[in-house]
Amino acid sequence: MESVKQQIELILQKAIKDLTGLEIVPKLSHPSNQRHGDYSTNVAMILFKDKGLRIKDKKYATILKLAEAIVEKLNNSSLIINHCSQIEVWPPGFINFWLSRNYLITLMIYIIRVKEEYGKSERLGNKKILVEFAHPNTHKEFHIGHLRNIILGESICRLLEANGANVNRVNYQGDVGLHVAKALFGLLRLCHADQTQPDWASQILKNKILKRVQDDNSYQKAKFLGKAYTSGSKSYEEEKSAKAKIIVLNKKIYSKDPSILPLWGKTRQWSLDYFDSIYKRVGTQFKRLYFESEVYEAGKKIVLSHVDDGIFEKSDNAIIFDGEKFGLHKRVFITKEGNTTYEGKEMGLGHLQYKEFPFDEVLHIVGPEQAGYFRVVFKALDQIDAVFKNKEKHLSYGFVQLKQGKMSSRMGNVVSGEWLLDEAKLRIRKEFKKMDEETSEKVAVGSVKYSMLKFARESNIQFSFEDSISLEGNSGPYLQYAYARTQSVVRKSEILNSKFETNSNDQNTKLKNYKFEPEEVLLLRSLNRFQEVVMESAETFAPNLLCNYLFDLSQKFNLFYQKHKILESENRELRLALTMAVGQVIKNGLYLLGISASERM
RNA sequence: GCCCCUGUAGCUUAACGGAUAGAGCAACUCUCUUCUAAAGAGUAGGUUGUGGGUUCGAUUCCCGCCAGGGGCGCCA
Repeated sequence: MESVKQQIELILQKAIKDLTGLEIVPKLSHPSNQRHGDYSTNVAMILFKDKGLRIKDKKYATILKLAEAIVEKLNNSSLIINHCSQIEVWPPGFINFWLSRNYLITLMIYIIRVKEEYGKSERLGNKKILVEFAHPNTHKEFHIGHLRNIILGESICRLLEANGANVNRVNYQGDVGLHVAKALFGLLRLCHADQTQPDWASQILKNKILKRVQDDNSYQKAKFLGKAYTSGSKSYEEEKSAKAKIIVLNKKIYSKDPSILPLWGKTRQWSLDYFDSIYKRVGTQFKRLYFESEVYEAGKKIVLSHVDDGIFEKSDNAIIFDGEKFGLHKRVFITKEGNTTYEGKEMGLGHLQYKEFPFDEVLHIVGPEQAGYFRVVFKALDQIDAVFKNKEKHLSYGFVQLKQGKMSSRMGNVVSGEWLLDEAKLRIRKEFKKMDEETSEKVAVGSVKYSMLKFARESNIQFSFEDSISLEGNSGPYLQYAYARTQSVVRKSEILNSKFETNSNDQNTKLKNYKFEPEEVLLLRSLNRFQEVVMESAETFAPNLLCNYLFDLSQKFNLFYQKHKILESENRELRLALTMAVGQVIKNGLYLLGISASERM
């Protein structure tokens, strides 16, 4: 179903052309106040000002006169007559449209019939989009910043899919580099191993502390690694000799030195197993896990092969890309130690990704601190191969900041993602003792997800458990609860044997003759907006718009529910149908946020 | 020093250049014999950091200033 908004826009465009001979693409928007109708356009004011109509044509002496002339033209269209019950002109020159009851009821029945299809469109025309997100580094903690990333990434993927894109989810993880060297060095300290022994790494593997961790669950293993990383980082910063040793260790990791390969492999796997359990818990599945360890050699080769043609250059024994030629800045791609940096690795990654998933676009969902880095890296990729031009995109999102102090895994004060999910669940179980295990997990994950998605993507989240993970008001559980209410009504109606049949003509004619309550009309009008919100959220990668919409819809439903009886009412058919349609839209919307809706709570 | 981002009610925040700046927490009043009160109704709370400019119209765009955050060659 094409949205009624687009249809009206087209007719409006044609009407304006007929009337004035001017080509303009008019846009309808939703008035913030319901009083001004379902759609509104400022096109008359734009025509008047930008196109200089007042000078050209004296017929339209004022904006209002022009707007009235446009409305008169619109009233010749049968689509307008069928879909709109009223069009008004409002100072200083808005044209406001009201959708007709007939259209709204038809839409409601359509929603009930097509179920999870409502909201989907083909507007992205099977565009191949690679979405790269999550990127936790092995040997480090999976903190709430990663959690925001993965929650955001998953929702964006679902929104793009709902708009017809062909999406592949991938994850790129740092399993080599200085942070790994720091973690392994920290491990050495935590296990009190003797670093003077050439085979210290294999000694650690037999160490009893490590053996004990080996028997722990994956969360405990990950926590242990996190502790090692923090310890190693401190040594790196505070002890000169430790720093030198870590640098040597790093070089050994890059050269796949057999003396540390087994330890590296084992601890790396600990991290990956742990990450896997989180992906499962939040409902994300990656098509492909990329690792820095598999791209750094290719990256190095690519960089070196483009020194002669001048794309990269030698400087102070390192290989750099001179972004200053493009108004950017210089960056090191290969260090003087011969290690491939993050930048250099990306050259290998880009080519590998394009080979495996020939994409129209790749979205890197990464924090804002890397904006400058990505600009340089993308420019370098462009220079090497024009195929990357305008396809690589950095989708930035804000930090998750602790109210008191900064979160840093280097300093060891991080809130882990797992802890947050568990804590949310604990509180839910405490408050709602009768709730079963499965539902409380859904509600916990939903509350955490919603709390991260309701903010604008780019804004930082000031995190504190009390404020952030709310279970009431504008929260995940509020939406889930509204959905559970709709389903409760539907269940009761089945017991009373008063099912709503979408193909019953009697019923449908009856619906159109009802006298509507204001709360019912507001709900009907709101249902229409869903398809547009899904489009807009995908277009601007902004799940928060969908959150706002769903919260608003749920509020309207709760008000309706409070004020009116559904099943014991003369308007039972309408109200039941409305309840079903609202439930369906909330469910579809929650799915796009990555939140599952429970039938009961 | 240069570059980028942010500043809205006590707190957390929303608002394609639109109409009376909209919510949620927290505070204070009310509403369960009812299809789930995890809800609903109401009261109070704002010079949208600040000073200019563009516009019929600015939280939104432009410039200055103030405050906070991030980045700027061997980390990722």
